Amino acid sequence: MPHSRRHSITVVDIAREAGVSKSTAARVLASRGSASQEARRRVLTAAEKLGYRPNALAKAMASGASMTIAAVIPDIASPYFSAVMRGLIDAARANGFEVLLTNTDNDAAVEERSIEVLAEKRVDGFVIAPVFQEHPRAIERLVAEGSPVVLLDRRTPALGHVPLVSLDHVGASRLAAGHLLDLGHRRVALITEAPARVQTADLIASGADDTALRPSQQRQIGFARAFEERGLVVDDSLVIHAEYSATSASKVFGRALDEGLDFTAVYCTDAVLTYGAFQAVAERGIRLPERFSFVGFDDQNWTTVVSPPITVVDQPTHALGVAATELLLGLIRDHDAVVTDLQLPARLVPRGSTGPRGQ
Amino acid sequence: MPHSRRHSITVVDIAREAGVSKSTAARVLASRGSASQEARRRVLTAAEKLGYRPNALAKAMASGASMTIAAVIPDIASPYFSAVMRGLIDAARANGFEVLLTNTDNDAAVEERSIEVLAEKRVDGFVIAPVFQEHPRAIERLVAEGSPVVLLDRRTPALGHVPLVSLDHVGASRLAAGHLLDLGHRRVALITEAPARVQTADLIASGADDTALRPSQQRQIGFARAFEERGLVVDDSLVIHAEYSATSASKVFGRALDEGLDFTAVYCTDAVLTYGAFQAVAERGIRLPERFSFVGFDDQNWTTVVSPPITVVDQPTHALGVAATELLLGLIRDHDAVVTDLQLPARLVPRGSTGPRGQ
DNA sequence: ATGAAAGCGCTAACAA
DNA sequence: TTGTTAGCGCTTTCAT
Repeated sequence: MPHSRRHSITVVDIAREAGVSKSTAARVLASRGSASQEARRRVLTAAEKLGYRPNALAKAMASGASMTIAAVIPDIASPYFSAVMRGLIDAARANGFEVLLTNTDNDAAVEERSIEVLAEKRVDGFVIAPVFQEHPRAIERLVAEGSPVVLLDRRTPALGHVPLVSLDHVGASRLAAGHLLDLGHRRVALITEAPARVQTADLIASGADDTALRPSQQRQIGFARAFEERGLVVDDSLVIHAEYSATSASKVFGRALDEGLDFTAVYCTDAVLTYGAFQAVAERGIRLPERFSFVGFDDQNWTTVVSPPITVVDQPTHALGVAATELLLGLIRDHDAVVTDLQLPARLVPRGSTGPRGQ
Repeated sequence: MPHSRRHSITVVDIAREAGVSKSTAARVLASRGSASQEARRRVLTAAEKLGYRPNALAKAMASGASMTIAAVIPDIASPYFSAVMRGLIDAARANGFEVLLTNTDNDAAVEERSIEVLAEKRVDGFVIAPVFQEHPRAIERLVAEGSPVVLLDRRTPALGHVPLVSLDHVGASRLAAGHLLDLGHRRVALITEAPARVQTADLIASGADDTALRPSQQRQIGFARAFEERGLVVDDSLVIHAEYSATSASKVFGRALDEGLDFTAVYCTDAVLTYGAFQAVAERGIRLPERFSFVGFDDQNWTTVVSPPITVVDQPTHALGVAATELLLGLIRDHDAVVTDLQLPARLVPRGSTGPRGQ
């Protein structure tokens, strides 16, 4: 017993016990290469007897594959990301991979450090919901080195060539706005966390590649597209800007309500904003959809327990996680695989909070 | 270039570039042992220049510490576990550890396989919210081998000696029931997912170690304790059993309502049941707390947006995750450390859904 | 302070 | 089919 440290059972021990060479034992244990029935039986018996547990670290070291992927996201505690991660982990496990999970809190420094640490652990690939910044150096380095990387939910301009799996943010908003417009609404307010300086017209004009924009901006574009497609135009005075927090949304939308903003329907472009905006509605005892129609984002569980239940745009969260993983695994299997972006469609769930204008 | 595979930069490359021996380079890179100013400078420069990225796999292999812990939980998509995991991951990172996360879906076979795989990856320890079963073999094996293990939220009878970090389930219910009793309520209904055959009296009588029971049973005990402490006794005809799903809770509680069950307050012992039960309330347009008082479990976000806002028992989720990690890290540092269970207290958040009896 | 050498437990040629 | 021999990139004695 060389060390005082508990000596774990290795291939060598199995080989000795089974009376075969190390390689033979290794071969049958990894079910790779060939071995006689007899050898196989004896090795397996020995392994069973000694309680052999393969060392994945050594395996990874020698083979170059750790069978582990990394997920780098803002916050696992958010309903959205926890649901996506569920899909991601399910898909990973189904393919024999485990996942190292880390939160960035949308902090660029944390993201960089996390990616560095995970790269040191030699994960086989990364799924990243990147922090918005000019130069995500850590990610750029990964890509430069040829590490498999898939972006999730959003893509920064500098990462234009990295594959992205996301919701079709634009389409989601077209769906929501279209629903309201088709109900006859014309004065439709929008609650967004997009920077206030951006005018809807400018956003649309910029055209080109929407996916380089923040999801909130893409959602604003989709909103405008729905108007455009019907020969209408968005009234920027109805675009309400909030910070990314329920408190802010509640305050800002509450103020709009108190000041008598003239609108007959409102669309919230994000889950958190939806929650905040609805708080403002609930606090004031406003009746929907009589006073105005209300469309929220994400099918959060509270939306069906309030009165009336809220019409929402629902994201395929689990599917997003699965898709991101599968895209990544494709890249891991073949680093030069041609991968294309994947935009999953949202689904409109009409409920009681929306109704025809003037009802 | 020996392999066609991209040859990564290793200590040897740094040593060569810096003109020192492999050991010297390794020493300064790991900032362990001693080295001259000059050597240190040259090694660091070389590392910077070549873009050296230490291989944590090799490090783990050689040192025996992977600086990775495993979290084995039922479902990361649940609000409860995702919040706990947030705390767990935060604490792990703060101590230089990363976390491998896996879902069991409360399936014993999945749990066993997951633990096995993670053990093969040589994680330094496990935080496990175990599936309830007679013999969690995988966990028992870990413990037998001396692997650091901390149980989270619940403990099965066979794992009596494994440290546990959980909510003080009993205390949480005493708080909730006490609140209602102190408001003058006497006919207090309980909604639980605990097996119907268990009588409250039997549960209390069993006494001994509550932590070996399922959380739902512990919560039922706490409920009874609150009565007991006031010289009262629980009426088992007001104990409503539901499956562990919102649908079931909604159906079962709805039936109780429709059949005119005689009670003036109700307490739901779990988040999912709370949601389901409230659905039944909302569907029937019942006014709270006039018709009866309602106490829910977990401070879910919908509870403040419905009318009236719901009184709930709130768990310190983030703290639970942090505590579990810290306990585990203590065990990792010293396998023979004496660790004791940790039961974190719940907090009662009184809101509009509860009021004095007969109001 | 520095260097040489022996592992850690596996995979992967290459021989036999 | 089986065995031999190098590694993978680091840590860790043990000398010097």
